[in-house]
Amino acid sequence: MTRAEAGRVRRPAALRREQILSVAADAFAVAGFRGTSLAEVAAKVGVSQPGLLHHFGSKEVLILAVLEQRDLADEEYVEARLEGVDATTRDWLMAFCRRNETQPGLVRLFTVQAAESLDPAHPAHDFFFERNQRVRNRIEQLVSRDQEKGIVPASLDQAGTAVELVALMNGLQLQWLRDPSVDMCGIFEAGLRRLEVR
Amino acid sequence: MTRAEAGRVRRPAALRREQILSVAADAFAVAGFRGTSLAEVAAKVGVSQPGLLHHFGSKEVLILAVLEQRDLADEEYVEARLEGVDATTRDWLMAFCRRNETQPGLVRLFTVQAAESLDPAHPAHDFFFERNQRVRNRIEQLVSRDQEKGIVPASLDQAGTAVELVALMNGLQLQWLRDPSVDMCGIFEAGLRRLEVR
DNA sequence: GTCTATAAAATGATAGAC
DNA sequence: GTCTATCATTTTATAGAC
Repeated sequence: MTRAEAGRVRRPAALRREQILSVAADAFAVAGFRGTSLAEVAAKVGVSQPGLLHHFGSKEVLILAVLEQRDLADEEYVEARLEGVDATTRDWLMAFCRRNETQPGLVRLFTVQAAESLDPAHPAHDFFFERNQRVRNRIEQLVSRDQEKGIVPASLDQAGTAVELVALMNGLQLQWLRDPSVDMCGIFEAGLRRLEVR
Repeated sequence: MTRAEAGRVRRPAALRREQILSVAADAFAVAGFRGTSLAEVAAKVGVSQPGLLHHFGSKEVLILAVLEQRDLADEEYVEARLEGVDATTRDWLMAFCRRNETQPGLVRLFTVQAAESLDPAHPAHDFFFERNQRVRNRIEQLVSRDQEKGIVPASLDQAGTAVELVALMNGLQLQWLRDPSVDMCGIFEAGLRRLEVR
């Protein structure tokens, strides 16, 4: 690095943090946690590597901040869109799917991190275990409510259905990321129809 | 490393290669390509790191050798088991699923590498793209043959079905690796039944 | 076939000035 | 809030002896 880059623009901490989270999310999505260096993220943000660590104390803190922030923002978006609309299981899941279709970067972040974090030594190992349970529970509740309404067969096993739907969605995301010609939402919707989840 | 480890046992190249492939497969399965160091693999094999590179010229060569060898061995196993048995789509897929249930290490290797290799810079990027197409084509053929036999609805879209089944399988593997209490084969079989793939 | 030695580069993190 | 300087490690790969 040359002298030319010294004395960079000073920004409010909150703004800088947002900026770092954004760049880091893209980097972790492409190269994973281990394949991403702090220096690379710092360079793209336009600060030095110690400058980055001033805002996030360590690489572990950074990845967790990225995942939690992105997860929260996304959930809020979908919940807001369906607020008041007594949404069915299908409404809720398809809203997520369509939203995902517009955000390959986000999908990639979670797909790559979900696999990488299978390692108990990965900083987000517990995060993904809990996240998976949370999502499954949410789907079980939705299915249960739809069964009470009589729009989904009472015979359907809630827990098994939740696992199956999450699996289908995750698997479709992986194939779609590898080959964008895959009709992620179309195939997911067909799967829902076959389950008679409407 | 101390002097005590010098002058290690000399082995036939073929044997040493097998040994390295085995240890490397486990390491890449746990920590991924980028999270695994050659030194770590070498140590577990019981050779020096340059000793390892004598057999596989680089880390890239090693990961590709691991994936190709494991993929081939597994496919051969299932094909051999179903040889002569005019196997249906269901037979073939369930044979793989049950086989996988006994080999979490292998499943993990491919699950982790499949995600990590989404990065075009990953050495196995093309490998996984082609592998996915190969698997999908194989399933399309099986479904097509079952449709001719009349045991699978002619209305079923072959390409879409292949994508859906691969997605379901991959997604179930991910959840099963994270939480072994997930009934991977049971849920997959239920999915097949709903597709009327028998 | 295996080793020691070493190069050459990259990485995460800390200390301290401004 | 940001930087320079620097440390301590780690990592892939090569050279050359046995």
